[in-house]
Amino acid sequence: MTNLRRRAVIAVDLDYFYAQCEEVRDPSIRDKPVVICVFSGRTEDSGAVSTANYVARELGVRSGMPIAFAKKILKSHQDARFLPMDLEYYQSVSERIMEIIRSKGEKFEQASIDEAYLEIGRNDGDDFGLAEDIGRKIKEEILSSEKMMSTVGIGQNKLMAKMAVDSKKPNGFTIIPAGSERLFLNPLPAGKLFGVGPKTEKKLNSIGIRTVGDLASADQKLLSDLFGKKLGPELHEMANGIDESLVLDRPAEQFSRIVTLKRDSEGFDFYDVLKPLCEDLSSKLSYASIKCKSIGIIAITNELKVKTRAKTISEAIQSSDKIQEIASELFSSFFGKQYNPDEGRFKVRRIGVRISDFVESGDSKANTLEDFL
DNA sequence: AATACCGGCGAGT
DNA sequence: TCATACTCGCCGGTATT
Repeated sequence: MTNLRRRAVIAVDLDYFYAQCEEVRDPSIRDKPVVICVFSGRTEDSGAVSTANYVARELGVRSGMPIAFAKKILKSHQDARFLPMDLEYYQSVSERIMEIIRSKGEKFEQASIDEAYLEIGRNDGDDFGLAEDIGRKIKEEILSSEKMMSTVGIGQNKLMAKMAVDSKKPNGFTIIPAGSERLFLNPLPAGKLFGVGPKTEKKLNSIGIRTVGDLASADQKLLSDLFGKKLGPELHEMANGIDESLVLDRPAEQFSRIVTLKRDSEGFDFYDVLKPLCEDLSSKLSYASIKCKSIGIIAITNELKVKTRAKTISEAIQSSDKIQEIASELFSSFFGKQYNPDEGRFKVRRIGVRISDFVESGDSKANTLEDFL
């Protein structure tokens, strides 16, 4: 019954990643406001801000903000740069940096394009000494080989490592010593706890919980009643710095592609719009040597409500044409039914395709045999 | 009764 | 202000076995 796992977890976060990639590519923009934009193509400036460097953030630019608003804020800054998101480039930078991190330990997990965890074994009494050395090495190597600033956080689990990262960025290096979790967490507003977003925070506030400390000592039955049998207990554990989740690098379980339409539509010829989305998804499948058994569509209405429909098939597929055929069917019945009294009538602003339920495919002998039988 | 699937929602980058 | 493009996880409801 040695349930006491002594571990040190290092979290690495690449600072303002997309914008920093652009700074590395063109160092002359380093001290200018840099805003990474996803242009939707509806009008000149329609779309949203993906991320921005700290020069722009200090002037008030935030991710998720409409591009037009960011431009208004930076009106008096003629040197500001509004650059279109170049995900392929960021992806290639990310892959090289992830290799640096992965090579420094045995248990590695990539959490997003710019975040990763590394687990380091720890002896009793050893206060993250080894983890600290490795964390510093990672930071140095990312800086020397990619000229990129990063933030490192260390704690006894993924949650605490993440909270350490969030406590000081950019260019941070924070350790939360084992045993001092509550001290660190208690004074924070509940919404700062990883996983507690605006909705959950509002609900917590409504029952008098404002800080993580309040949450840590809240009535557990009340939490379960309000948040369910999973999130309720989990909130209480997290507030106490407890997180047993493993550092584990798993393959993706779904892919999706989505675009904004030129104008809101009630029904349209979706063939042309769907085609490139399905082609992208198909090539991702092919690259990973997998097929999918579930195909879904996503529609975002003019009121920004998300609607989804999905279909599971018995025969796994990979080709763009087959994905597109099923997605088209789903859209047809979706538009066919959108006038029923339940749903009401709405227009669609963005549409997308999603695939999941992956199975191995391709060159294994087992597959050849299965095909034969 | 257990499991699978579906669609909505919340959170994060 | 006028609101992107992803990924993951949970919830409750319903269908399947």
